[in-house]
Amino acid sequence: MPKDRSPTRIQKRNRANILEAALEVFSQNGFRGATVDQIATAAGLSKPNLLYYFPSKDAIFTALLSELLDTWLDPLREINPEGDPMAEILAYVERKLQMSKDMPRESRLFANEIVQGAPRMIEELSTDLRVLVDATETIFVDWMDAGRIARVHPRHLLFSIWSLTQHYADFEVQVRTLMTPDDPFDGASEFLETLYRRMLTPQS
Amino acid sequence: MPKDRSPTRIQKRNRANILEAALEVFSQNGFRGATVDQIATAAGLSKPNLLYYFPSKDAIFTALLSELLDTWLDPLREINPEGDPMAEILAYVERKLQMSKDMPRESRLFANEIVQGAPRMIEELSTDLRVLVDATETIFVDWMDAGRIARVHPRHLLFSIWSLTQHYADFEVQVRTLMTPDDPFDGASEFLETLYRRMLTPQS
DNA sequence: CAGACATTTGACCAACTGGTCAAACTCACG
DNA sequence: CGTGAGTTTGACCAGTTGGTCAAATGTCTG
Repeated sequence: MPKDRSPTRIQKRNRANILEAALEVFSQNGFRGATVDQIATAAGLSKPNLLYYFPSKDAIFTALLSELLDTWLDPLREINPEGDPMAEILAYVERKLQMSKDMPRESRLFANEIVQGAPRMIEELSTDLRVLVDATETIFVDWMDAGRIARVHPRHLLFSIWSLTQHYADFEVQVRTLMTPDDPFDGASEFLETLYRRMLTPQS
Repeated sequence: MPKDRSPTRIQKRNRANILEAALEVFSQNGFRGATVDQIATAAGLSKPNLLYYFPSKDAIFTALLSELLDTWLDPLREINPEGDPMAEILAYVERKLQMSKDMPRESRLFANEIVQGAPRMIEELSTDLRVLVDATETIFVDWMDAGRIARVHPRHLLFSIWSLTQHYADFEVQVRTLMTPDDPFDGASEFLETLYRRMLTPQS
């Protein structure tokens, strides 16, 4: 393992290559389905060489997860409590949907992990994510109290956005197989906008 | 492997035990994460004994999938084109939600498989399921043409129901972690009813 | 209860996998 | 250009895993 001084040029390049390769391999095969050799080959390294940069398969996976989690949750942090409620929510939905389109591997990586009980993520889920979700729920409730969006269960509202947007990345094979033409995202944006507009428009 | 005459009492019992054990193990660890030994132990058999009933790990998995797929799609077949549109759709949503609650292992089994590209299911997806989905879409479109529910993209409507209901089973760990109290299904039924009622009530 | 057939098992194997290690090689820098 | 640190590699190892096989045991039927 490299010393923990400032990383050399080679260290930076290889570390980046490894994480990129790991994302590709882990997201396609899950943790147990992925082999260190696969990742090494995908990163253009030999197995022992890879293990010179990360002490174990587990360490690669953990590093990858924690590196991605922040990015993954960014759209949630961008919700502005001062903005127009409907616009803010629709923009959040759009950001999440775009993320599914642009980063399907990241989405599937998390999906894989969570479906199997998230043994390596429970920690973050119940701390970092928890705080973010609580804050978002407060924002939603304030908007509902002010009568600016219709009243629904705020936490299920958030779950529904995650569910509906990530579905297009996580279950892409299924969606694509059943869509004609087979673009999974064709019409998704309009559909979701309609859905949330109708659900959340305050009743007169 | 047993001869293919009419199965004996022991064959019936063991085959059932194996499939039950396989559901438990595969849904928790995915195909590659599950070992034949785990399944055998969970079924109360030795490994060679298990392999006397199924020729390979792959065969167990395939048998399990095809046995479950029919059950899994039953709720879809129960949609009645002659019934009241809103009631039919809400009832379908309720059935699917109940299924997530009662059969989370089955849900996760399929989720696992599809997230990883459904290498062992593409066949069924693009034939059996395809037909069912096309038929359902026709029903939805007829209802929309008759002005009995609001117009939305019918296929995305169906995807949304799958996504929202199965989310509670597939991502149970996440949902549970973020719910207080930690019953993932608490309030889900009411939320989904509200959602689909508001989205699909015809606009005056 | 004898024989035929069904079921179960222990021992075994080859392939794979995560990980180690000492030796060899490469690079940056004085 | 030499030297020490950083990097890479082939050989290797122990544990796991899917699967085989012949022999032993159990079960059913005439």
